[in-house]
Amino acid sequence: MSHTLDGPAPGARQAQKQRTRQALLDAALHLLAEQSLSSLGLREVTRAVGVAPTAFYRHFRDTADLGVALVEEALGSLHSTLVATLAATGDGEERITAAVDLIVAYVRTYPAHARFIAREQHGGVKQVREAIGGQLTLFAEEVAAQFAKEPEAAGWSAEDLLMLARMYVDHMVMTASALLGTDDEEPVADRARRQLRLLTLGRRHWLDAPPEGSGG
Amino acid sequence: MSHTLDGPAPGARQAQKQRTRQALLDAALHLLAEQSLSSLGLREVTRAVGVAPTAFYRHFRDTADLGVALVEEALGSLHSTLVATLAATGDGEERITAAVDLIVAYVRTYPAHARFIAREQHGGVKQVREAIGGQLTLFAEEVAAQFAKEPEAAGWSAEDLLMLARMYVDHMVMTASALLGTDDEEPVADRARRQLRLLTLGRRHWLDAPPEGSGG
DNA sequence: AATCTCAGAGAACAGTTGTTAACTGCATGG
DNA sequence: CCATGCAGTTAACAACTGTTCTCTGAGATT
Repeated sequence: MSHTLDGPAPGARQAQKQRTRQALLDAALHLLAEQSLSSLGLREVTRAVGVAPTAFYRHFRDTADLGVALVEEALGSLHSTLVATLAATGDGEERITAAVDLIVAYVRTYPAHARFIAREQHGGVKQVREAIGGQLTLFAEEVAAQFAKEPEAAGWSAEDLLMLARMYVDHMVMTASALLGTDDEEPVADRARRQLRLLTLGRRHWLDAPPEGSGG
Repeated sequence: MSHTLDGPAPGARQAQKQRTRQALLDAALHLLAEQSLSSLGLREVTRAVGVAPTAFYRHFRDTADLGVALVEEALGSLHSTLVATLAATGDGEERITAAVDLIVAYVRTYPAHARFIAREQHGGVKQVREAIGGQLTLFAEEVAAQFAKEPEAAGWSAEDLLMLARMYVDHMVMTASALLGTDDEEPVADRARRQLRLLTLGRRHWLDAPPEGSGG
């Protein structure tokens, strides 16, 4: 039987197919610099690659399907990097620096991917919105799991930890978007660090007061 | 001379023109529930209104121009409401409740406007992105100006106040977007309040430590 | 060596798009 | 009361869209 489903012989023809597929993804990403996915046309993409319009169907059902693939390409490999960065730092200034540096490096290396995520996070294509939402929720859960291991998390409820993690993740996306909108990235990075310091301060004093009205 | 430029006689025909213009805006907003502005067609809008395609040009240069008008419609009247809400509350739990209630009410009353702003904030049409960015920056400046009047702002630099204000404004947009993505709004509102509490805590302890490395 | 598979090409389709031009008719200002 | 302005109409245009069907030719399989 075909156990060829997850690891087929990397035949010389499968390779060419994936090269075309990648070319379609690259071209789409490039075209999405100046429009939204919901206005990206299939012919537009194939024209940019130099293949026939019908070739598109060999790889994607429609442009929404291509968009979902782009989400995976943009965020898939980021999980391990982010978790590793958090694990290597404590809850302090070094973590703030490392986190901002991570975003700056990502935006510099993959600006088109970053723009795509920021744009389509609330974009007009439901499938893609949900794919990005799912990935960001996953990020938040991973960050929360890392936080839970740290001494500062003592006394925190799982719900509050997840809320905190979501704020960090959302802040990363917003910082990425802000970086894309400027050519002088230092002020943006600086502001992002100050905002993270504020979040850190909030985290440290979260348990100072009782969570609900206890008559004070 | 024509001093008719800012306040013409509200002729019975000017009224009809603005009715058509408003119908175009309404139809566009409705169509934008399931797509982005960059894919919104001029004919699509006029068809929904029941008017000839060419009538569009009597009101807007193109759909991007219409988008800019939508930004004004969505956010223009919100400035006074927001400032009033902040001015009527101190830096405490009541302000948090009032702010979240304000967003919830806005999203419930004008869901299409809220969706439009969240979607096009990072969308594919530069003119509209910049219009929204300008409005949000204005919001942040107004919030910062209100903060500056309060005793808790003593010792804060103008830059830090603006950074704090931006976090509040960005948080409002994100909360609005989260509310739109769910039909059970109470958990979202609750999370938003907890996040605001965290920001408030961060604000209160901002001056506890020196702003830059002083050896410690 | 003969066969099969399948990525991509080609042509054609019905429908859509933005934009121009010339028009109609009504509310308005002199 | 007549002439003008102008919101909206009608018709036509070249260009573009997604999708279907048919075909080709080179890798893979036997």
